[in-house]
Amino acid sequence: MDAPHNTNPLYSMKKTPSQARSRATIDAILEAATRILIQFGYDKASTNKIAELAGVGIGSVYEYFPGKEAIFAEVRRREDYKLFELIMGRPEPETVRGLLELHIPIYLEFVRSNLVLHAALINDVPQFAVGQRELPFYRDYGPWLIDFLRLHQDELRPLDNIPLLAEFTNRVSRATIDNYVLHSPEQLADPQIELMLIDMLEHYLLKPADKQAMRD
Amino acid sequence: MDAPHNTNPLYSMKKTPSQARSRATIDAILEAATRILIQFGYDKASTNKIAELAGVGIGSVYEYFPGKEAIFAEVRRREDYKLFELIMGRPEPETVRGLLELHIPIYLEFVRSNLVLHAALINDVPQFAVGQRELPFYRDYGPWLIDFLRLHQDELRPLDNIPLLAEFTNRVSRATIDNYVLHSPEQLADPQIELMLIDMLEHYLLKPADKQAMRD
DNA sequence: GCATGATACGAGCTATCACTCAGGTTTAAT
DNA sequence: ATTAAACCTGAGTGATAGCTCGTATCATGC
Repeated sequence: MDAPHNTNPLYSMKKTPSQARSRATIDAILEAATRILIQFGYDKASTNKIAELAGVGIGSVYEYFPGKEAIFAEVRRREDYKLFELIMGRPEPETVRGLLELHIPIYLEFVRSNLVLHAALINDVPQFAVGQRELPFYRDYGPWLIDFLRLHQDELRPLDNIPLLAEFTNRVSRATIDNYVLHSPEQLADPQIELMLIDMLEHYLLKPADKQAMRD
Repeated sequence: MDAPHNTNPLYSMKKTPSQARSRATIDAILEAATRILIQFGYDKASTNKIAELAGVGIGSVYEYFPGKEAIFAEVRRREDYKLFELIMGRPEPETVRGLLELHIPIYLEFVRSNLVLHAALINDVPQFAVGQRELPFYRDYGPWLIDFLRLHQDELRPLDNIPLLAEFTNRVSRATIDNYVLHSPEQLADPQIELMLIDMLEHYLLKPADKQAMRD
């Protein structure tokens, strides 16, 4: 359940709690923060309001988080970790095409399942010093994808620099979907989007022969 | 020079100035706002600081802009209009491949030319009620692209729904580049990125035959 | 049972900031 | 020269919000 913690003291939690009581307090704070983020957005999510909804004193908030930003950094980290577990909880695909057809729908479903929250996390909540790359998904999925593509290199068009390619395709998927979340959330319901995205990456990555073979 | 104005009274300018003096005031405000946005970010860009750097009274700011958000909405609008003019100032490409090879580098160069400003506009500055779609680039380039693709339909793979396709490719380009701006600006210098993006869209859009024909 | 650290509390401090307003100055038309 | 409208000013206001700190309660080891 626990996502790995960040090391930057400004954006990570202050103490690691030892009693169950305080763990409940922390969870209440994070849940309240999430609810308020969804309902009011980051700017209007004051620490006092969070404490009130969580049913804890404002002092308790600052007992565990060095500041407002750290609260939302933790919300983001836990959300990111959920995605990581969703992806890694599935059996490893047997082909590159299988990879695209599995992981892209998972991420789409993930953002669709709580559109407002993810829109806020993408756009409202500052990224602080800790970038996307330090989060579990980016940190661990990246290397995993490189290995996967190397292993299935025979399916790919002749493309050198697999690491760069892995990062690029990962980024294109994520950036495109995030862009829909922010600017055209209504279109996310359209299954065409999913198809086009998968289709595009497939045409780019795979050998024409493989594309043919997989068609039926 | 003038970008078309938004109609929402909350995010558009209050008065249209009639004297040259006031036009200079407005420009000074917008330039100061831009400089402060670059140096301090949106949150720390207070209206008082903007007025001070612009060398005008804070009252003058509210003479022309209904609020802080409207100032930055105008900054964004003018920036967006610059991109629109960059794209439309070029001769119309003769092929789809020519389109990709022209417009993607233009947008890349555009964001590279002032990375911090564009990162702030993408991420810091709220999008308000007025979405990306009301800005000149999205509003006018979208339809233009649809017409262009229709005109060059013989170069494309058999793909129905050209409007959706136009919007999709446009979005993929923009989203991917914006993602690099925000999360890996250092990689924007790498010419590989440009190549991969063009190559990917080309493989997706064009007939294999055309791809072959264009190779040498 | 006692002591010590962990946990919880919340009134209030400090600082910031978007914005108003009442009055001054400049411009341009008559 | 007169006047009305356009333009400009900046001290002050009201509201908000992040955070501190002195105090109180609870849990646990001995």
